[in-house]
Amino acid sequence: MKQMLEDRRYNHELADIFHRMSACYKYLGPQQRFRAIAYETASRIIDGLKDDLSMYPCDVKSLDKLSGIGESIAEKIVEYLKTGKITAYEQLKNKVPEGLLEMMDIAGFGPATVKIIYDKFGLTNKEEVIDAIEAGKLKGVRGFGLKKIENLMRGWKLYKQGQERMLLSEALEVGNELLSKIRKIEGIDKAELAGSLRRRKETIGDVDIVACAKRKDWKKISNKILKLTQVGRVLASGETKASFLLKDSRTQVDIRLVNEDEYGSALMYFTGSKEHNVKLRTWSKSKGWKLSEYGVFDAKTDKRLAGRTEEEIYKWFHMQYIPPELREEKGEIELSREYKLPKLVELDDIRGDLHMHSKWSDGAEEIETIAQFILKEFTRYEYIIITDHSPTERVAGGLQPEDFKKQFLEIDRINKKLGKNFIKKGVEVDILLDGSLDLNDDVLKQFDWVIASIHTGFNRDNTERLVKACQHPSVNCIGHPSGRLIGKREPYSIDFKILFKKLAETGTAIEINSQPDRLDLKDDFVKEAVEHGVTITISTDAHMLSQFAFMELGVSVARRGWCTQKHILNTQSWHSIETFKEYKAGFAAKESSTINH
DNA sequence: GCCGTTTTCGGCCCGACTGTTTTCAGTCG
Repeated sequence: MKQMLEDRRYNHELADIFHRMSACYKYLGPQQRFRAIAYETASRIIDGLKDDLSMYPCDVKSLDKLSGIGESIAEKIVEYLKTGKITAYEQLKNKVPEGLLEMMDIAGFGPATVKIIYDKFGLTNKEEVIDAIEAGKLKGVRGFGLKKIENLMRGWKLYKQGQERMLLSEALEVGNELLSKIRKIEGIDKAELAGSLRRRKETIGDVDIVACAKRKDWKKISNKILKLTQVGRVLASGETKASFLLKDSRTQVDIRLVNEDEYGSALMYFTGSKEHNVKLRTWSKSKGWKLSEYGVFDAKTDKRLAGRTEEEIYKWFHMQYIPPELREEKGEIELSREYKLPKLVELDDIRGDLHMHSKWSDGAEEIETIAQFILKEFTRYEYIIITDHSPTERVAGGLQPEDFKKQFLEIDRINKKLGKNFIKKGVEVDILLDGSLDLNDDVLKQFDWVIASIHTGFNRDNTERLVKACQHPSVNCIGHPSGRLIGKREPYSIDFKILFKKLAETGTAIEINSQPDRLDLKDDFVKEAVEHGVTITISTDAHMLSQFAFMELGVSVARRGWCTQKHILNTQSWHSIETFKEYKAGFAAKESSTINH
């Protein structure tokens, strides 16, 4: 296993090197730009690779088969796997000011700008560059007017403040509030969130909105938007496009006004992803069409063919509608041409929540309050499972076995009052450092649902711990599997391939935890898990009533992970969940009889 | 450097906005 973990690093290292090589070529000028794009593509492909590169046959011919990787880059991969370096990269570094390359990640600093700065002043790191700009040394240099310099400093300031992105939940809140105000402006026919927000990425850089109105009203509407209370500094405002920063944050908002017959193409363009757009445009060009934010046109005659709605455009292309969550250039375009895209799970498919905490441990509410709230607000739910913490979680008020007994009586009492077996008895049990659980089997057997989670030992490889938990006969699900907190704590190391195999084999489910800073399991791994035949649950891990609404976020992750309704356990009836549990029980019995022989 | 129902050369998505320009290059998404 150690060997595998070391090998896994190669993908990241190589993706990083190719990214840097791309930056070098960008710097070397426009005549190298296609080479730069090729390296950037290779970097992205390798980063998104499901398997370790070391698991591919280590020869040029096999690697060349990967789309986006040709003979030349394949040779470099082989060289790296064999020698640990790439000669071409070592040589390339000598031709560029290596310390300045990452400046191209700062808004306003493109390759041309960086090159002029280096050629004129010979500075070698970004701090020197900023000092020079602040000292006014760039004044009078051709191409560097007052505004350009101001723009560069603004980019630097944003860069320094941290490139951290907003959580999806925060962006949704900000975006929806703005959207509802924009929709109310006179003359706006319709408006929609676009960009990574519409694709429901786990973190969001800026908020994009596309709005539809008659051209004659654009000026008036644009002015009204820029006067909304949320608007801070205006960054750009042209005829069709406005960008501004929100007053109370660093959030940038881009708004695009379009005509009715362009609405679909504009929404499509603004939703992205960039890679998806490029692929779609390239393909449509090969068919003799031109796709832009204004619509689909005949390449020769410029005749408008489609654009009013996204559906109309896909129909024109003879493609299945691609939900925004799938538009990441991960094979969705090819499948859509064959009408083979999965029908993604929806929020309305969810029939229950399998992970939540009550006042008995670290939740805020009594069980009865929770049940009444859910029955009123989530009328589709047929069951909820109270899963308070086990003894080890002292800070979180973990319960002792005798406490659970009392809790069972309380749940029985409320169910009786409700007249149905709505509340199920569960637990979020701790996986200890050695992979054992902190409640014994006799206790665990009594629960309707057992989630096993890791709450300690984040700085080690936790594959074995999780595998051991899967093998436990009472464990039904692994909770927040990677332990990450977005922007705060890195996920601990897990060999997901091993884990997924074990989950599928033992009939153990894996959770998509919907807490905004967890969203754990993450989208790419969800897709991989499903491909391994692993059953997925989507749960809120709610600690207070307002958090039950997080289910929407978890469903987004599942959609980005290509999940259909049938992949998600809690879109099923409780009876089906019982059946799922029986498989595990059967597996466990078989295992133990094998051992006894 | 990659790719191919325009397949081994000659393309490579497309358009808006900005700034500093007299016609366009750079940057962005």
